[in-house]
Amino acid sequence: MSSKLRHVVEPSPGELLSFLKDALAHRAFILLIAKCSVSYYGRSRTELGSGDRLIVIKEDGSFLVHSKTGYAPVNWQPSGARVTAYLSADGRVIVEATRAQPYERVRVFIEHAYLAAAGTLKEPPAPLVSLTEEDLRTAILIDPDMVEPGIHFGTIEWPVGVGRADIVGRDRSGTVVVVEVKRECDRSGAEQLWRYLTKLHEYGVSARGILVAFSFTHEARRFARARRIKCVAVSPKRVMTILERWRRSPGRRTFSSGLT
Amino acid sequence: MSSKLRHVVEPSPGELLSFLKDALAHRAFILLIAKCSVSYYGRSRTELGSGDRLIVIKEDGSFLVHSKTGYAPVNWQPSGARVTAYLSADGRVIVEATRAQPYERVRVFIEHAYLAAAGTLKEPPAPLVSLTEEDLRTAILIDPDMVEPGIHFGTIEWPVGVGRADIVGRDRSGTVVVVEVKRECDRSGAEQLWRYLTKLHEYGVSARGILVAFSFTHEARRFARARRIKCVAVSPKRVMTILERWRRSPGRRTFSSGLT
DNA sequence: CTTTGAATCTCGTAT
DNA sequence: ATACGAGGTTCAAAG
Repeated sequence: MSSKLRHVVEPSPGELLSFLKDALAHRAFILLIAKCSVSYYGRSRTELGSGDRLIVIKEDGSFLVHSKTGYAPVNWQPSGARVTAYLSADGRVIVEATRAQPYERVRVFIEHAYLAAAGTLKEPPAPLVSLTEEDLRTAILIDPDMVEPGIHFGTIEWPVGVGRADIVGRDRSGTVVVVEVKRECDRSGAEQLWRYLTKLHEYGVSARGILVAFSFTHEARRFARARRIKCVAVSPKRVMTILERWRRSPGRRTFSSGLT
Repeated sequence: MSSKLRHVVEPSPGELLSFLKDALAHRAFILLIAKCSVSYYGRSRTELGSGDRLIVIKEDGSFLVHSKTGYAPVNWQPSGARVTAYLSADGRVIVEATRAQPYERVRVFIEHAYLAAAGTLKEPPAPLVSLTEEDLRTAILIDPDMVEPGIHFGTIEWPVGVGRADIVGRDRSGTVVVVEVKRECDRSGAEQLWRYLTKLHEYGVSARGILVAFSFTHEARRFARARRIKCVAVSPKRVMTILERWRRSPGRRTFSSGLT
C-alpha cells in the first residue's frame, strides 16, 4: 500500500536534497513539481530553459520530465537509468539520470521546488486485456473462413529471410498463401507482404498474398491491387465475438499442411 | 508561477470530487496518486485491475495514467481529450477522459486517493535546442561538399508522387542526384529513396541516389549497395560545427539548377 | 549483443 | 479529414 506516501511542501534545497536522497535509497516512486531548467546530452542534445515542470522518478529508473502540455515528456530517460541527486557549487539541487548504453544524461537544475512526494506504489500483476494485432491473428487461426472459404493454415511467424510472414498456408486450390495481419494496414504493411512474396519467388515458390486488417489506407489498397494481393477487412466486433466464443468453448485449432 | 499549487492528502471521495471539479474548471495541471482500476475503450480495449497509480491531467486535455514502472503510461489520452470527474452510484470517484475522433474513452475508478495536487504551471516559450534530421539537412545545404565534392543542390522537399525527396540536385557531371537525409538510416530509409528513384525512372529521369545519415544499419548499406546508392556517414560533431559557424557568419545559400 | 516489428504509438505538416 | 514521415520514439521478441 502507498499509505507510506510522504511529501514536503516548498522545501529548501537542503530539505529537498535529503528528501530525494532518502527516497532514491528506498527506490521509491518520486514526484516533484518544480521550477527548473533541463539539459539532455546523448543521442541528441537539448537545452530546456527555466519553467515549471513535473518530474517523475520510478523505481525501475524510468525518468520523466513533463511540461504543462502534451502527451510526451519534454525530457526523459527510459527504464534502467541511474538517478542521483546532489548539490551544485551554488547550492542548487540537481537531479541527474544517466544511462550507459547508449550513453545519455538528463540533468534537471531545480530553481524552486513547490511539492515533492515519494512512496511505494503497490500493484498486483495486472490482467490487462486488449485487442491487438495478436488478437486478430488468433481470431484468424480460430476461424480461417473469415479470411477466405476453404483456406487452410500451416506455419505461423514463418521466417522468410527478410522478416517473418505472419501466417502461411494453402488456399482451396492448393496454392501457397501468405497472410499478413495488421491492425491498420498502410502502404508499408502491404510492402512488407510484397517483400515476403518476392523472397518466396526467389526461392521458386509461387504464392498468393492476403492482407487482413481492421482497416486499410487507399495507398495500401492501390499497392495491393497492382500486385494482385487480396485485402480482407475485418470488424473488431467480429474478432471480439470469435475470441469470446473461443474462450467459452475452446475447440481445437488444427494446424496442418504448412510449408515444409 | 505555480505558488498557487494546492494539495489534499487522503481526501474522502467527496473532498476529492470537489477538488478535482474545481481544478478542472480552472484548467489546472492536476496530479493524483491513488489506488484505482482503469478501463479503456477505443482503438483497442484494455481493462486494468486494481493498483496504485499516478494520474496526470494537463490543461490541454492530455491524460496519463502511470504505473510504478516504465517510460510509457499504462493508459492515456493524447491532448485534446475532455476530462470530467463524477461520482458512481456506489459513491466512488470516476475520472473520465474522452475524445471524439476517433472515439476513445479512459475511465479511472478511484478506490482510495493518497494525494491530489493542482496548480498552474508557468512556462515561458522554451528555447529547446536539438540536433535533428532538419539540422542535418540544413548543414548539407550550407556545405554540400560534405556529401560529395562539386555537388549542386536545387529543390528541397521535392514531391515525387510517392512521398517527397529530401533534396534534389545535380552532381559534378550533371547527373540528377536525389539525396535522402536520415538521422539513423535503416533499411526502410534506403527503401524510401529507392521508391523515389524508381518513380523518377518511370518519369524517364535517370538519377543517382545518395543517403546521408549519422549512422547506417548493415541492412541499409546492403540494400543501398545492391542498387548503387551511395551512403555518406556524417558525424554529429561536424554538423554542430557547420551550424555554429553558419550562425556566427551566415553566408548565402545558393539554390540553383534544380529540376524544373 | 543487434535487428525487427508493434503501438490506443504521438505529433506536425501537407494535401 | 487523411496520409506521410519524424522521433532522443519505447518495448518486447528473436537470432
